Amino acid sequence: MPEDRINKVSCSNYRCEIEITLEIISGKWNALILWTLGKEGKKRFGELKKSISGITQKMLTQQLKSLEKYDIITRVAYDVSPPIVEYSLTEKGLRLMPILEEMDIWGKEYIKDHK
Amino acid sequence: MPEDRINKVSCSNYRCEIEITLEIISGKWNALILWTLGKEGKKRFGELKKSISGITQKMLTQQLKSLEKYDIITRVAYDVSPPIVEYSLTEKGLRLMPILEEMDIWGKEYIKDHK
DNA sequence: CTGAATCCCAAATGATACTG
DNA sequence: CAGTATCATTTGGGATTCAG
Repeated sequence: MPEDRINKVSCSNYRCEIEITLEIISGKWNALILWTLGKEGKKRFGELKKSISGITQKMLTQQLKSLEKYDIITRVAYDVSPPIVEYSLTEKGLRLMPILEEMDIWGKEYIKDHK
Repeated sequence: MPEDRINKVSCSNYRCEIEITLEIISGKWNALILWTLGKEGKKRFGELKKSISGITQKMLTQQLKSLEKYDIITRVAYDVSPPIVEYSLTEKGLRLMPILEEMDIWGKEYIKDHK
């Protein structure tokens, strides 16, 4: 375990701040979840699951939890039966959107050039 | 296809173009490699290895290859002994820099808010 | 409806030794 | 110097089942 090799935000020991951002939005579904919440606004768990084709319940739960920990999304649970849980972007999450927009644009151009 | 990944962009269907961009710049060292090349310009293999603390030869080779396949960096090898190999950003790679800049800014703010 | 708990496999990364 | 090759380990993610 040679030296400075800790990626965790909580440890503040990283090689550059890009990695923090990357750590938060990478993962197979995170960007898509953020993109969906950013474009369509507040959504319930089941709605998200329907919007994001192919995702399993486990992965959705897992990545939502991760995003919530990072304070990128907010989870609001209404104590009713059957339960209602709504997710939305936080202030930090909203400030992530311009980056996703640019990544979207870059990706579109990249595809265009490769045809 | 472990390790030496094929260029999936040409054959995969994506759910959104953000994922293409993410596929290219994620991976444990890719962003750092791009950032270094973007900030410091053309670099030799060994210089990169020294600049990026903690990376192994294998990972550097591997991710450089991946980035080259994606046409994000250019590899120029001079046939001398001992060999000289220089890496630099392509046009596409350069157009990735603004995104990395924004991720850097976002990350710095994120850290600041979490202290 | 939302989500926790397991089990399992594939993929990513790391350690180390070797080479033209 | 700039890589390969091989093996070991860690991590990420999918399928399935259970639960409040």
